[in-house]
Amino acid sequence: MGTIGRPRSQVAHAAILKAALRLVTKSGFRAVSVNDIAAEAGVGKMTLYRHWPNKAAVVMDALLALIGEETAFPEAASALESLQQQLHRQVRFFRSARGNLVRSLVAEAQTDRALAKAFRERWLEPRRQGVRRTLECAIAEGSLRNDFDLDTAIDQLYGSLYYRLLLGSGVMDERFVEATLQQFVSGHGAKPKTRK
Amino acid sequence: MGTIGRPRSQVAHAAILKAALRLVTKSGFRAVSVNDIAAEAGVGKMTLYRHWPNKAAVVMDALLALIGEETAFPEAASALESLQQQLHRQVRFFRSARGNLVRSLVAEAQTDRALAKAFRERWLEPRRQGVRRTLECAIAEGSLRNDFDLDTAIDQLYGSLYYRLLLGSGVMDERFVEATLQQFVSGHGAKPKTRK
DNA sequence: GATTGTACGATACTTGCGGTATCGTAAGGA
DNA sequence: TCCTTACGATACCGCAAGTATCGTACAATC
Repeated sequence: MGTIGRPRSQVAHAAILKAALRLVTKSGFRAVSVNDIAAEAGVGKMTLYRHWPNKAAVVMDALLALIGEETAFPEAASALESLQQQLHRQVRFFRSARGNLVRSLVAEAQTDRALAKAFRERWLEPRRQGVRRTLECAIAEGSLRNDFDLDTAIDQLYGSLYYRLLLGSGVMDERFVEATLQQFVSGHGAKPKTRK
Repeated sequence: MGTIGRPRSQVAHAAILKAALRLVTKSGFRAVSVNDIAAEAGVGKMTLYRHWPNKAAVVMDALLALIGEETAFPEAASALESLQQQLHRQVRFFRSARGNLVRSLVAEAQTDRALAKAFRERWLEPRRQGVRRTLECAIAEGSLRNDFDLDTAIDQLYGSLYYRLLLGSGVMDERFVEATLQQFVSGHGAKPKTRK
């Protein structure tokens, strides 16, 4: 199974990802050319195209490979509190320069089916899994009802965040998160005092 | 006062809008070139650029000029029913080929500040006004509380729709509308039986 | 340690599109 | 009739995505 020929440079691979992340985060997807990324990485353009099929694929990988726990669910006293803290993290992430990355990829995905698929499967779905688990915990803890569709609920929770990211006038503050969460809980929360 | 020189051709203007709507609706924004639009309209490319600054502006105008009452609020017995019917209309509109138009413009707006402004002011805001009026009616009718922020509520209502339009696996059915509306009402609805 | 096969960086090239410039012609108000 | 501007057509420019090619640098195999 010994590989023949010169092996691919992991150094070049990593340098390209890092360069793409830096440039696109700073200037946006359209403003950065493939030449720019290759030059910033100190790499030939052909090396980039040997590792990825196109620019969007590079940026997608850069988002996934070099983003840490910015959108993870922290430990908390209750599932609802964990959800609350994650929502704040997500909003902070969107509001940061990294938000450009997500916006760029969503935009590009509108005309690139492969990218759209990758974005759903590799970015959205893992995060939705996290939300799903947390909601199930909240249900088990008795703080949410158990008669609603999880995926629809997730769309309602995060849809408004993405809406403001992509279309909003820019106001993605903590108050918005609290209002959204409160609205969510008042709709899906268990009502212990009410019978039937 | 009297215009001098040859007047602009309203025929060419309308033909360009119609061609842009047709082509972009069918094939998507990126797949259609300015040459395509001009050719389809039977017009020189320069005429197009004399009437609009760029491709995105043409498509934006096409969306506004040639779309009718597809997303209007119908008369109904109550404000909430009118809202419900409009949500169904909106979903049907998004699901139709016209959805491509909106998706294209949102995508383009991510890197075109002028278009983003135009999209917000000319497409989103008028529709939000309609929602706002309807929600105020519903409050006046006593079927919604009056202690919530209208704009946040609208984001929560329509955010999930745009989320599915832009990122969803395509499932934008009637059940989704009903679930979203129900969630909205359970959060913002007046609770006549409950005191304090 | 020579051979072999592939990746490497560099660079020239192709293609296609957005947008501009130019040209002779058409249209209408003055 | 004259004057000014828009018209359709077409050539052109600039730029970026993606391809092709070249001599070189590796590392496994012989």
